[in-house]
Amino acid sequence: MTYRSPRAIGFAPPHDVTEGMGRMGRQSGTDADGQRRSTVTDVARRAGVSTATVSRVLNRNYPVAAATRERVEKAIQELGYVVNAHARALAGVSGRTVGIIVNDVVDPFYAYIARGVEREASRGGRLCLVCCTQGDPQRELAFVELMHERRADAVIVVGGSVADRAYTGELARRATELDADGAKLVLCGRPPLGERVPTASVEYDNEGGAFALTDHLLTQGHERVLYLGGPPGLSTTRDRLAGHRRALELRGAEADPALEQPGAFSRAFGARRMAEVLRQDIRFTAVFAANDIVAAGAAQALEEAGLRVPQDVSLVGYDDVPVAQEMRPRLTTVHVPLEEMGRQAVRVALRDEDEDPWREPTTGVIRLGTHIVVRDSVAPRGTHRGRT
Amino acid sequence: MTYRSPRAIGFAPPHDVTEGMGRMGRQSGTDADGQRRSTVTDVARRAGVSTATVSRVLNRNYPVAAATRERVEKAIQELGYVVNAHARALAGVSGRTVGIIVNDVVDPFYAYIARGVEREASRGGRLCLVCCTQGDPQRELAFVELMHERRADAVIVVGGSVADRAYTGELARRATELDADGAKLVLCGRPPLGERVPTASVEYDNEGGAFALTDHLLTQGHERVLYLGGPPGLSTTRDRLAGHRRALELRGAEADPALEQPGAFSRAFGARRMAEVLRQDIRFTAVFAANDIVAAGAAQALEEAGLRVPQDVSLVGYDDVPVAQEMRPRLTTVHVPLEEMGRQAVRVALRDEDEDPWREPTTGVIRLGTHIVVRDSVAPRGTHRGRT
DNA sequence: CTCCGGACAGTAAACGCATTCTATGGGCTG
DNA sequence: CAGCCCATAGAATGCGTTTACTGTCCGGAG
Repeated sequence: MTYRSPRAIGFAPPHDVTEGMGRMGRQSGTDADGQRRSTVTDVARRAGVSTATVSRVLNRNYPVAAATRERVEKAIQELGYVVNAHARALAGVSGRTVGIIVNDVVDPFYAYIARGVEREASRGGRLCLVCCTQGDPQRELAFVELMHERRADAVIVVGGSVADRAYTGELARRATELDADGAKLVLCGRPPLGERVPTASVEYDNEGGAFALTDHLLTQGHERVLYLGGPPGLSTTRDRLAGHRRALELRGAEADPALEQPGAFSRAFGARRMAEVLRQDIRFTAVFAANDIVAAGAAQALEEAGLRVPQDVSLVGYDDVPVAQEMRPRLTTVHVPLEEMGRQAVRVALRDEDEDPWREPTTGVIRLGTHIVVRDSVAPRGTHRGRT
Repeated sequence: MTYRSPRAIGFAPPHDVTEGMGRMGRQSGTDADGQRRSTVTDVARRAGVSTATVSRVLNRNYPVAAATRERVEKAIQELGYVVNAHARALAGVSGRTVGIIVNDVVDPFYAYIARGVEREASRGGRLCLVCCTQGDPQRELAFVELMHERRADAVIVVGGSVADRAYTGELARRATELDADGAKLVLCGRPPLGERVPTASVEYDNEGGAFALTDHLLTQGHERVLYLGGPPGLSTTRDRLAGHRRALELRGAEADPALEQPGAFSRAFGARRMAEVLRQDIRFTAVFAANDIVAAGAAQALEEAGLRVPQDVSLVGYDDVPVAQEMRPRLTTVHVPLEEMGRQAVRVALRDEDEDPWREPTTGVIRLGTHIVVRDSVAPRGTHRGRT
């Protein structure tokens, strides 16, 4: 038999469903009123063994005679004993927790990453702390701190960040403190904090994807493409916009400032701003939405304005979340391996402690590939009448 | 000055961003190599006070002279000290954690509820443990246990459940054990576990909503309505189907077994089964999708079959997640206050311990209202040609 | 001038579990 | 049959905080 094996979650040998033996038999402590939560000591007393032995049957990390084990397990059942993870953590065992901080769990971009994190975490027998910043960097900082207090094995911050000096410094400080405690701050889909700051990170190529997309549009004959959405100042927006511009420049297309309309990552923004732009005197034959959600909003506004996609206007998005496949026409976009990013984030953070402790401590940087996926929302320029 | 005030998360007085004072000065322990994580004792030593005093400035729950406080805070800064939540919890302070268990964070039904839970939790200064069962009751049970081990203040299980006897008993057992430890199991959108089992719960009216929806369809002249989707055996499916049948019966419409096509809650199922049904010889003039996601799938299949909604076939969904408003035509559905359910779930579980401890221990049951929201996906029977 | 109470600060005992040593049999080897 | 080693079980110690209890110092009332 092998000991010391932190198992994945689920399918634990199910407890005997000894139906309604409803908590009668309290006989542990010396307290007079209702039953107190029982401890290892109580279990030990009831089984007639020492606390050490109880601990050992609990953790299966040391041989215990079958007969003894059974007595202990019986006592555990009867007492309804549940180990105290805090005490266990305090005694030196990992808390088996990873934290993830996102803008909003409802947004599919974050939801898929969160799913990846959660799956990989529970595969390693860990639980997952999830927090939502609602876009507020102060909350993000506060959450990182709180997760550090709970001694999370890793804290994963997800999505683009603002380039504020004070904020960045503060986050770097926390990264360093986490590192000093053997934990890791993982940057998931956001730029590094600087050479000296000990972090791990999982990246994907925003600039490159955007370049490919705009290049695709250009190749189809579109010269004036409207860039729509994305919070200005956010690294994600900056990078995608950079790729877009580079493609434009490379093909010698003019860069009209009126064609850049950043704002937000929401469907509502996409619809509203698209409608506004349509009312103005801005010429374009294609729309590059900062992400698929914005694209969905734009598509709606386009449709309501009587414009057909792709016959009248071509449209592309970014991220390849489900809505991209569900739209009609199906959206051409850049596929980002969201769930895989989540998985890798916990892997890169944990591989030091789960594997041989001998290996060099890793400051991992994982870079995941993206690729453009061509669907039905782009048509060659020649076939449509363009937009005034 | 008031002491003892657990504050909401965010906007804590920002630490001085004393930029690059990068962890030089290690002088705490006696260990030779790199700095060790510092403890209250280290801080106390450095500030020249006792650990009790440090604890008091940390928790602001006892008067400390201003000068002393400053020295301590300085020491904390310099050491990069971060309190250990495990030790704190062990010493008797609440772990300030709530757990939520869902099928899948990506599904908007769960995502919105999770968002509500997270928001309400962090409003109370708590962090949120999130787990995904992927539909497996065994994993759910395992997660409840794990959260209990971590001494979560509340464990919220979300969504319909199967009526398996062993599973139910096991869950009841855990609910009882949680209760004995002063925590609460919260049933969110699922039927109670029985009179004797100490749980809190947040419900909404599946049966009633479904009744209203089918009644609406019937009123519009539809007599043969296809019920599509929802895992058979799941309480949610059972209840919605029950409401549907009751309306049918009340209006004297015939209940054709062929018109009931349960299966899953996914878009893919909706599309596939809809397409299959269209190929068969089943007459119907309206479709009642078990939820909005299934409705979206069905809409797609309908469109691909050349059938228009609502001219040829009427369609309704359930839950009122965003896709319902985004579909064209906009989907008539039942609005369920998902996010509010999440908020209420943590409230009902926590109101005992956050408010006056005098009040009667509550076994709360909260019932939230739902209402049908009529949009554009249903038309009176007369206007369309029906379906063979 | 003495005594008392208030404002602070320190001491030490939990909190519940893991783990390191140490002790005790019993089976085996030689 | 003596001496050993292995399999097990117990005793004791430490993990980092909080929190009763105890002081101690000081100013003002009597």
